[in-house]
Amino acid sequence: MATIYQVSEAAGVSLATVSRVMNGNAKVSERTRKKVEDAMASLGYQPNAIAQSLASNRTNSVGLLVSELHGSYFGDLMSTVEHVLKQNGKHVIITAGHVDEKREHEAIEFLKSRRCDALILHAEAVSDDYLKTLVDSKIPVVVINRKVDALDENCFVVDNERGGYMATKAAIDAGHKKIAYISGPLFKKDASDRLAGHKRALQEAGLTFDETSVFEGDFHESSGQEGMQHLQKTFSDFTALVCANDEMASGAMTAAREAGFDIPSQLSIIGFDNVLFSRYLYPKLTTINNPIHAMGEMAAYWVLQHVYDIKSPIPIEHLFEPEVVNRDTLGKL
Amino acid sequence: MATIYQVSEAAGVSLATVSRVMNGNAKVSERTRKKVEDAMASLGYQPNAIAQSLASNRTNSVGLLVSELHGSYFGDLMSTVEHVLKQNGKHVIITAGHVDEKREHEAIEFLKSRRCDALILHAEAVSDDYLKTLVDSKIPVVVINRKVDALDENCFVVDNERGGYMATKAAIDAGHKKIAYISGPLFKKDASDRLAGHKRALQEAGLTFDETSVFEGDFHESSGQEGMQHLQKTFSDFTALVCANDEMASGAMTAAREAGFDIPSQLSIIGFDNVLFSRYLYPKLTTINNPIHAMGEMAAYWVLQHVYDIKSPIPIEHLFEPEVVNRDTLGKL
DNA sequence: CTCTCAAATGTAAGCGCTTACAAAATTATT
DNA sequence: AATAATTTTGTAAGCGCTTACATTTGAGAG
Repeated sequence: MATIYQVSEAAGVSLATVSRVMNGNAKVSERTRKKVEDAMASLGYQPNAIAQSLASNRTNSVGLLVSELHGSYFGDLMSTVEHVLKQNGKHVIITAGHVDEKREHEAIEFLKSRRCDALILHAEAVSDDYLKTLVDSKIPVVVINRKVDALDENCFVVDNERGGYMATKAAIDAGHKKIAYISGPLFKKDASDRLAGHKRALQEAGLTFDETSVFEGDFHESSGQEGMQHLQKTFSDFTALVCANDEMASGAMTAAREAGFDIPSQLSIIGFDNVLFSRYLYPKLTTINNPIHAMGEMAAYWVLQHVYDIKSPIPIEHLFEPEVVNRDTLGKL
Repeated sequence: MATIYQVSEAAGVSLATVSRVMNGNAKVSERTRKKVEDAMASLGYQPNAIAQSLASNRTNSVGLLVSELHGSYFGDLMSTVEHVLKQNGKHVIITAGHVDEKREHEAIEFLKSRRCDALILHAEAVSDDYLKTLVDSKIPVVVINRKVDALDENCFVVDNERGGYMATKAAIDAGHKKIAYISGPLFKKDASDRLAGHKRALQEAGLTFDETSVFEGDFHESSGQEGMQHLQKTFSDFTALVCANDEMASGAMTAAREAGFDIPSQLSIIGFDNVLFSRYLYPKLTTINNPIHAMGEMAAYWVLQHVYDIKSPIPIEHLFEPEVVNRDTLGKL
């Protein structure tokens, strides 16, 4: 593999000059630029990004931490972030934290050790304090889908409370009075916020909240099934079921069907997130759009602007609004 | 950020010694190891991976090229590869090629410029010749889901022809005689192989193949819908529909339902790939398992063995068998 | 107590690049 | 034509690490 030295020799110029034409920042005369470019082409020269990074203290790469490498939600996030950054000549290094404190921590340390210019984190398990330390250290950090006190400038979040409210409100507006709820793990902020929204909607409509109407799942499909089965026993006769995410809604739909309910005529179901497969479901799932795409985009723009001095084409905002996506699983009563 | 130099000073030893304890290969006395480790801990030292790579000519990272960062299929592949490699202390750098020759090429060059120790490629658009050149160059390369002549040792593929055969055979065994087919883009080897298998199954059963029974889609959901609509006109009255992937099968199901067909009593549908969401569909999709998980795992083990001298726990194989996954969309006639 | 020899540690030369600074070449000014 | 101002190019010192080789240390043998 050719090095810059060989190029400089072939072109009859110094190392510095070759470096200059590569980076295009300093001025080089047309004639020498041509010589150098020819030499590069004939040698098939490819700069060593590692050496560049070491010398320039700039890697042109942004670290992205997601919880999993699979799943619609993260697929969307990864795609979006990569798209925006790549358009601007930056690269993304992706790692997975698997919602485990130790592994998230390791993943972040890995990204730091690779000297990423910035970090975009969908960190769920790591502590607020750790994130604060991170932000206080040199490296620019952005947090997605998690609000950390005193880090508002670095967080991009959807209004989960509002989303939960909207989901339940939609059911109420459709005439439902007895509404069950399958929640995510309540130690997670987004899960508890969504539930809070649900309660607010009930209260506002003068409906009393019943503890037995809630099942705490784990955001996975199977806990949606479980939840549905459990709620039938403890809460029974509800006509609508709000789920804190689409996976659990899908599980609940399966369980409901097995229990003989027609959806939506006998049971309405509302999901949350609007992941890709929610419209593959039958009936197509009515859900709350979680603007993960917009958040990922915004996070990427933030990084471009703050780290690379590339002006964001849209104003940077930190709070995103959820939205009801009306499809076929919410029926009027 | 502390450097090795500061550690060596704090510990009162030379750079080389610090490096030795970091890498653990050369012998260091217990006493000095302790001193160095203490110094590292108190400084919060974190080795600079970039500098290590430059000096050692080893990055401990493997490049992974996928077509997209979203979607079940690639999610599965990324997760698997990362899992195996991370267990062995190696890291994965993921890029997307978007099934576009130029972008795939750029993505691969990026991985090379980052000096990955090896490349795992799900390359669809780039030419065979380019892949051969790549393999002939220094960098170890493995290709997933694509068979390149003379590169058998580097390819990990599923027997697509056989899979196509199995799908159609399953329909035939269930009594179907008039079978439609929605294909992927035929310039893609996997798509044409699957179609070839379909034809073989028909022939073997003494069924004649009719050109109008095939619709060439693009592997996306919408072309499944289109295909279904198109085939109703050109081929009509078929009782089974084989689709070259699950996305198109899902689209076809939607279109079929809109056209008033009950699945599977009036129309049987078979997919291909067995992606995660295929079991969320209603009815749950009968499909052909594409062992992407196994292939990704194998590719990762190949790299571990050939590049890092870590013995693979399972024998390296290159050809993977598809398998029928019986669920609810194939009905007996 | 000296001598060997192996084990532990140190020295210094890179890895391939960037970049401040110096030097040379070119252009403008008088 | 001589000098100044400006542009272009070269020189060399790092960036933070690894590693071949040289040196020191210490233990066991005589």
